[in-house]
Amino acid sequence: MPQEYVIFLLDDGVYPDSLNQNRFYKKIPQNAIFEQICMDATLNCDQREAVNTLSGPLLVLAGAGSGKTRVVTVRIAKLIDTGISPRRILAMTFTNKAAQEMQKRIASMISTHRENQPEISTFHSLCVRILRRQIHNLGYPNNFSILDASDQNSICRKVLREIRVSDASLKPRDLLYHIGQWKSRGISPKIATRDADTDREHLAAVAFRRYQDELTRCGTVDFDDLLLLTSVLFRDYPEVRENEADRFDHILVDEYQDTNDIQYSIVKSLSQKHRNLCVVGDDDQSIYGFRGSDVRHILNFASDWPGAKTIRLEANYRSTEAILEVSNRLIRFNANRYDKVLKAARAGGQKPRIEQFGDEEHESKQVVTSIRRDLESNGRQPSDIAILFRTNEQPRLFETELRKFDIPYVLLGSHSFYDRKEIKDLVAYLRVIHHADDEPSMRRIINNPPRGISANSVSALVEIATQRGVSLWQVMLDNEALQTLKVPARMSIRNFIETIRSLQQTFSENLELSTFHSFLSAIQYKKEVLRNSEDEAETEQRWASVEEMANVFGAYLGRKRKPTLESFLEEIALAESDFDDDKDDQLDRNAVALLTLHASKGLEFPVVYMVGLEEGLLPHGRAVAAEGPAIDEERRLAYVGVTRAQDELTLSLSLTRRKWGRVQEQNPSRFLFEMIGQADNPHDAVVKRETETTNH
DNA sequence: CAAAGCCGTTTTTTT
DNA sequence: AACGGCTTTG
Repeated sequence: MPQEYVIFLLDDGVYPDSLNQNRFYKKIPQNAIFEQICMDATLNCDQREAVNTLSGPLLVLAGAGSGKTRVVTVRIAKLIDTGISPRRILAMTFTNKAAQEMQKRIASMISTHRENQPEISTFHSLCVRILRRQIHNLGYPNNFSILDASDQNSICRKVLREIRVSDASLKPRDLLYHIGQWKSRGISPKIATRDADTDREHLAAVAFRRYQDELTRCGTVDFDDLLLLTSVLFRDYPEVRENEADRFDHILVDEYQDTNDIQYSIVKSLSQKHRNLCVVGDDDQSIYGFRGSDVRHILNFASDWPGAKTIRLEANYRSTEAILEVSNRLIRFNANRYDKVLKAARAGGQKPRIEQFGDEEHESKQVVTSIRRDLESNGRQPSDIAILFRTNEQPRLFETELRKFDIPYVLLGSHSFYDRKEIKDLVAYLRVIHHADDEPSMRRIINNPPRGISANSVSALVEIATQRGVSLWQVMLDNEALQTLKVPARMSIRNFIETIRSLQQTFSENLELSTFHSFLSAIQYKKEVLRNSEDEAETEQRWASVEEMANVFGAYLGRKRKPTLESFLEEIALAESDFDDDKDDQLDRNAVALLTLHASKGLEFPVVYMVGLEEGLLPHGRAVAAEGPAIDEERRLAYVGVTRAQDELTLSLSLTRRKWGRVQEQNPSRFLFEMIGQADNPHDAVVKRETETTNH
């Protein structure tokens, strides 16, 4: 067989020194060398086994910092090395970042023909691709648009208003949460209604039905639908399922502890035939329960897949022994888990510090002072340092403080770019241009900039639309329906329809950067920006967002061989394109990272500051109120945080904190006591009793 | 119909 | 403290 693939290693990892010295094994012909380099020299025996177990169901229980990413990528390389065609391999990740990272790493080990790459994608983008081809089976339009969080919220609000639910009994946010939970478990409105225990839940279930009808009416789907509809498609259309399943011989799921029921069923559908399913994850790092992830999937893997092999990676190459000791002690407080104890490959190390401050301002000042010390006298680079926090309100103070001393920083993970008003407006326009039935977007722009279509007129039309079960756009096109409005409003709507139509024309004719600019002038957006700004500085700032949007568009056009408005919007909705390129650049350009604990998963930093270790914040107040498993998840979150640190870890807390303008007393987090061994561990008690009895 | 001003709520985490 | 929705005013 001609060797199409070339393998070489440029991966930083835990190589023995001898290997590190000449680690640019460029384009070494494979086989023997591959064995030698990847198998013997650079992997420990557990890792080697995980890489070598190429067929059948396999569970890799990878502890924090155990070299999971390397195992995954080397395993894929190995599969290809044994002659499996790359395109027959599917690797699923949960974030786009992880997918890109994996792609990059594999590309650094193996060069394959660009038409013949392993498919590495998130669940969401995989499902979008399937749905674009197949969703007509379920009666949705193929050009469905994807709802973002704020659209979801406004639909929830509308639905609740319609069924006259007062805000006090069920808030849009709560409804959204319920819907998310239901959808991630594949529960339909009907079943939700039937199984509702409380009045509140019943109400939510009724609203759920309406919400879903509303989506169908607008020809849109939400994030959860992408997965849910795919699983429905697989269930009801076996030929579709087989078609998709037949595309792959090997499936790999990263971060398996984060799968929800739907993702689980999709994975199962795709791999039940060949059973070559490798899942990798760490039950101790399951932190997405709030969006339906269920640790039980990883805990039950062995019984789900008879004959499955389990491999534990318990050596930790990331953190020092001192840090790991604290981490291990903390996570042992959780009950339902695989009992694994990470062993430090790096002995000794500095003990984690705990620092307590009077208020959150002092906390931020001191942390930044300490960061300055790291930079000035301890020889650290800004990019060596991370500040981790629980909620997104926390970083503000740290930002101001860092800015004060001109320390470069990046605030990671917040989608702030797409939260800006200008961006939202422009995206809404583009969505309407692409798919005028997209009602949430339509409502956003219909009178923005003001063009004489009042809110009253809009709601009158929406009412008709709801009654008829068609979209707002359909009603706007209906002359008869327009008769209910006053003449000026009618005229304005006709003008607006013309504007949209001509824009649709413009965008369908040619898609280039200039299209975007003529679009901006067509809607006179500059004027709108001016109108909304108090002063020149604000205008400038707002217009900068608009220009950035143009850049994103331009970058997209440059990247795609066959650009379409549809795929551009899709990238935005799934945040697929790394619009954070800028941020990554900054990260490369050496900046302190500020990120939530959730966003920190999978990353590592030599120096970590974990801040706000207080009851009510970590564990979060809601979790404290809910008790039980919710607290366990918070503990895992804390565990994820401490295991990010390679060399130095500082845990800090503030004894008071301002919330909604009021100063509140705070207590140190229970996790702190657990970490330093000043809390009783029920699980230790069990172990102790057992040893006592055996002794007697 | 648009702008200004008042009121009440809000924040857990994300694809 | 800050933002969004609603009401009043121009």
